[in-house]
Amino acid sequence: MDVATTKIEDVAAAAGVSIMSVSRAFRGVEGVSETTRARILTLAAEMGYVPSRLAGSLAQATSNLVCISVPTLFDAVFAEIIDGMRETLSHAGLETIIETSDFDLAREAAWVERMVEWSPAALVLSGVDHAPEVPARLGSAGIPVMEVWDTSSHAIDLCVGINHRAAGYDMGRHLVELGYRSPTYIGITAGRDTRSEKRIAGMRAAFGEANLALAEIRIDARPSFEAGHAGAIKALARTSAPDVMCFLNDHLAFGGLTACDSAGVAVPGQIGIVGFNDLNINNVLRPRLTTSSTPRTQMGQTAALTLVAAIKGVRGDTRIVMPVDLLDGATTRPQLTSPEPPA
Amino acid sequence: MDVATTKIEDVAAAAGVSIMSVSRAFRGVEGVSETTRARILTLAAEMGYVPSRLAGSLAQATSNLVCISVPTLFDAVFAEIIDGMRETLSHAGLETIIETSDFDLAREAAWVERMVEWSPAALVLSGVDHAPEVPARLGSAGIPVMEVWDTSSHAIDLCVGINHRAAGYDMGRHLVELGYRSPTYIGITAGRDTRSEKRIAGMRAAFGEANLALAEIRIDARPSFEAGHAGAIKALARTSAPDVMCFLNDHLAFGGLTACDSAGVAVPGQIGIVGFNDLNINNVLRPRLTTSSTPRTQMGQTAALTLVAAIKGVRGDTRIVMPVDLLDGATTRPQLTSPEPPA
DNA sequence: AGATTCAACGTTAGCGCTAACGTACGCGCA
DNA sequence: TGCGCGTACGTTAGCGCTAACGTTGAATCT
Repeated sequence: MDVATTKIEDVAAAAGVSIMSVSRAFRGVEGVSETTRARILTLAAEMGYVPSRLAGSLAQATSNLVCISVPTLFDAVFAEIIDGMRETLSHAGLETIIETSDFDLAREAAWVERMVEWSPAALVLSGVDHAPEVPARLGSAGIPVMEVWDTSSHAIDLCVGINHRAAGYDMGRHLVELGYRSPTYIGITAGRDTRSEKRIAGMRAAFGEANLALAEIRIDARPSFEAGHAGAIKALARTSAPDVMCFLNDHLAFGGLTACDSAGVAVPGQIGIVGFNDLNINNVLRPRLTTSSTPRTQMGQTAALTLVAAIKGVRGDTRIVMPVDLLDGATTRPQLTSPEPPA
Repeated sequence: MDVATTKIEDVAAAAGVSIMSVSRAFRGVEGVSETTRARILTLAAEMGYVPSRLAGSLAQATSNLVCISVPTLFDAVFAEIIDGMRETLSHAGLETIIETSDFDLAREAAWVERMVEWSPAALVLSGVDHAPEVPARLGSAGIPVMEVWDTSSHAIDLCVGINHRAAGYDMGRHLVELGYRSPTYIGITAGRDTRSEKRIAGMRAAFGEANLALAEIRIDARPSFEAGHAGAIKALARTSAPDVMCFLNDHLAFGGLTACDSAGVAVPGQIGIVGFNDLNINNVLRPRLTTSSTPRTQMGQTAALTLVAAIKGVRGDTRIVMPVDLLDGATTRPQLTSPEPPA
């Protein structure tokens, strides 16, 4: 048992140098010759010396911790964003503390409050909508803050995301053009996922321009296959069934697809199905879902790159908006060669 | 801008008490009257005082950090295990550092090396197979270590998981009893996911007892829908096509299901399909997959509970094995009422 | 030869907090 | 009255490291 842990002083004594030389050797900074550095490192390894990040960070008044808050790990979107950030952050020698807020802004705010106690190198938040105390606390803290997955002109600091409202609007327009006239949105209880609400608002605007109303079905659950399945069953049971169902994302859409299968409702013959994100499952689905492709991994990479630069004091674009591609799959009716004449 | 951060000393001066009283007030320990505590806390909030975890942890020689390593966040299993741990850990005032090793033991080992520099409250590793330096380093470190998702009698310290070999064996027996005679396993490149290799070993043993061989198809990719799809296409193309395909998990199995659909191969009429884990997608699939249900969330909860107890110095069972339930779905042929006579 | 420079170190004074121990004071009790 | 005891504090000495500055000696310049 390594009961008494070796400290920098012990290594210094053993190597016959000062503790500063050991410190410099370990941090890879200038001020030690390559030969002494090598000797120190070898000796330290033999002695089982483990430098204390706690002491080091305290002395430097900053840590190499990057604190990331996402609503959930179950949504592949956030797993992919985190994965996209991973390599860049790790290359920069940063460690990641991850929190899942379960779409609860109060929980996120409390977490932010706890995280600043760690003097983190940076904070990453999902989306741009937060409890009011969050921007207040972070605006004055002097640590870089990155908001991912959504965009806003009022971002706290840095921001890399997509325009959810525009994505919703574009899909709405597309569906109108395809001739759909009674759309239903199927998602989770309103107010939880603010990004999906923005997409709905965009869709509603697009349908509104064609004098069409967007019905809604909300399931009180986390975004999941099951929620989509349950929502679709409800939608199909309505007296005036929709001609197209727009789901919160591809997983809910797939749940809807299986519900239609079971109910014997043909897709896209009798009803259209639309997802969001172009998640991996869409690569094996036949028919492929009509959906919107979002660059999650790239978003993570860009966010990490921007953040690492900011940590080093280099500040470029503070707000990056990434493109969303509409994917016209086979779960909506085919485009007419000549557009349908307006009613 | 809060340029000069307020420190404990400033709060003490403002409240007219010693810094120890402020320290005690913040940590909720004995030694301050309720009235002074309240006064200190109010004052500190007004002054925007943020205690430094770095200094606190250094002084206490231990932090409230729990470091968790999982292979990937894309596999719902690990997201669920982490989620299962979350509440208990957070209740105990612990923060979680999360690493994804991408099934790379060297990467895991390097991460462990970095984590011990933080004097963490505990470490959580996935599985029981690690690079040799990991148990060496951790065995002498005196910090609780929890291994989840697999079990072993040689666990480093604490361990909560399932018996993968037994799960594979049971499924193999079941398939033999169902009358399958030419099984093929479809997974990712060998040596990456050691748990799935154990399940294969179990299956092979079961088939071996019936003098049957288990063919294998490995896809060089992460576990995914696509990998299962690609694997199934390969399997169906073989001159002697299998009568049952056993997939690494339900997601690969679903990819296989869609491949069969596209190829016009009836499931379970012409071929059987078997998954693992009983993931959420199985709740919306018709037919439901034949699979093995594993208690991921419960595993996470139990692991967290055991770990928190260990951090507090309370040590009970150090090795907990959880049950796996075989779910006979509709992607394998129905059980004969009277068992088939042996060939 | 003497001044200058620079790489390669060493010394000092904290970083902001807490463990351990000390002090003061009020209260009950014989 | 004096002793013991418990509560509510305060003082001191670090925790293990690094920033900032100081020192040394050899190489370079004039």
